[in-house]
Amino acid sequence: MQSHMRKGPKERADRMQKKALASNTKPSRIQLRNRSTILDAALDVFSQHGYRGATLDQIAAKAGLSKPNILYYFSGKEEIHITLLNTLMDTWLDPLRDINPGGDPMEELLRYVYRKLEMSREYPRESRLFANEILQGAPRMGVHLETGLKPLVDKISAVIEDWSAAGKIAKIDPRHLLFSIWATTQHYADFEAQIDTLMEGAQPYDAARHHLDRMFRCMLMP
Amino acid sequence: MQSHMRKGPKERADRMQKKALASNTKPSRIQLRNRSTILDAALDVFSQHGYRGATLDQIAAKAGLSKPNILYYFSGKEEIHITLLNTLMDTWLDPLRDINPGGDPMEELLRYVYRKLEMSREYPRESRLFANEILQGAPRMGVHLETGLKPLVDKISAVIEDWSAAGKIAKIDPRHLLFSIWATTQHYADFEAQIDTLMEGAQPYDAARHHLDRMFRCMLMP
DNA sequence: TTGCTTTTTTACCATTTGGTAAAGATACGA
DNA sequence: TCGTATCTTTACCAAATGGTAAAAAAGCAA
Repeated sequence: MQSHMRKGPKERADRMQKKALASNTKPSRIQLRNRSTILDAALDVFSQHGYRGATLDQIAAKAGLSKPNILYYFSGKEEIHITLLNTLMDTWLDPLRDINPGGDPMEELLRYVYRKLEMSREYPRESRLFANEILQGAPRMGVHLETGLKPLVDKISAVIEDWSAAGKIAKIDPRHLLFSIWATTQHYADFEAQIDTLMEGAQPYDAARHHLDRMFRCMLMP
Repeated sequence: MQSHMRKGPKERADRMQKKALASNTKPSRIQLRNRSTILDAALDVFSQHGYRGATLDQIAAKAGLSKPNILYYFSGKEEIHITLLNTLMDTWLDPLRDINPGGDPMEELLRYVYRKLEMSREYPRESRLFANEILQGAPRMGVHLETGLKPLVDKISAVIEDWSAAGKIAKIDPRHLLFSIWATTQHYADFEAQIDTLMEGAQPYDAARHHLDRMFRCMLMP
């Protein structure tokens, strides 16, 4: 065995050193365009097959680029996946961040439900990407859960607890409330195949919005 | 190319004809034991990595058998997966089947919620197996959804609608109610990695049961 | 146009993976 | 205990997969 070394801390430095990709210069228009093309194709493939089920060939085909060309822009399959998670995590958590502790509790929480449902409709691929990753034990997302999601959830949980204690909404476990909101809204993206079958193709989102509004309004009523 | 034929309707007949495996004789004790060992190992692997991410080597290792030995009992990776789905689907739908149209509506539905939650705790692998499969578009489950799940859901939906119309529970879209029950209960199995992080390892099921009871009881109250 | 850098392609490679052939080992009824 | 049928192992294969080297092509500033 010499010079191959598939395992181990694949030396990213030497790969990039002669190319301008990782340097401090501004990325060219071509770089910007191709990187985003690749990420979009990768989102398609990863969200459908999960990390291990996705292949670089599929991503390359969907992006309309050759596989080595993909690897010119990203150091490997894993870097593409991690870049996706990093890029999308912020957007994904925006609705949670936007809950206003000073606003009307019922309004804030129902608005959160709406926005989460809307994101399932608008960004089903993102929803499935995260669902796949968490289903499989979140092996490449530990950091995001620990340092991204958890502090935010702790903060919002405290806010909800205060609302609850002040009698502005019903007494409720804030974390399980969040779990229920996530589960019910993301279900429409993650389990779309099942819903399509059971609803015979009828659009579920209008009825879903009505249903979830009733459900959470009812359970939050003080 | 001769005699290999990886694609195409892999002639199962000639593979099995000289072996007693597919015949009408009763399976031996060894067969019974090994098939079930393999299926259990496969459930582990498929539920964690999804169909494409799972490998026969992983399954073989977990089962403590050699790969060719696995292929002595099953004609291929796909047959293992399909056998799993077939075997588990019935158990999975039992709670839904057991809803009694003649029983007390609130009691029947809350009991259904409990049982689904209990199944998430007792059979998280099964939950994740189905979640993986549906997430990826249910490519090997079309039959189950169309001919197994859908008729049952149609039937129970009619029952719930009757209850609703008779004023015994609140007016509600029965299908979206089912979606919410599935989503919230299975969430505790499918997103366990996330829940573990957010709850710092505390057992979520007792609080979950209380939470879901409140939530569905409230929304079903006429 | 020239010369340099960035981008893309062609031709590969090693490993992994699903699967097979056939010999060897084991169980089990007569 | 013997012989047959069942079960398991060893030794492979072809395709797929992640990834690389290096030459060719395309951009682009001067």
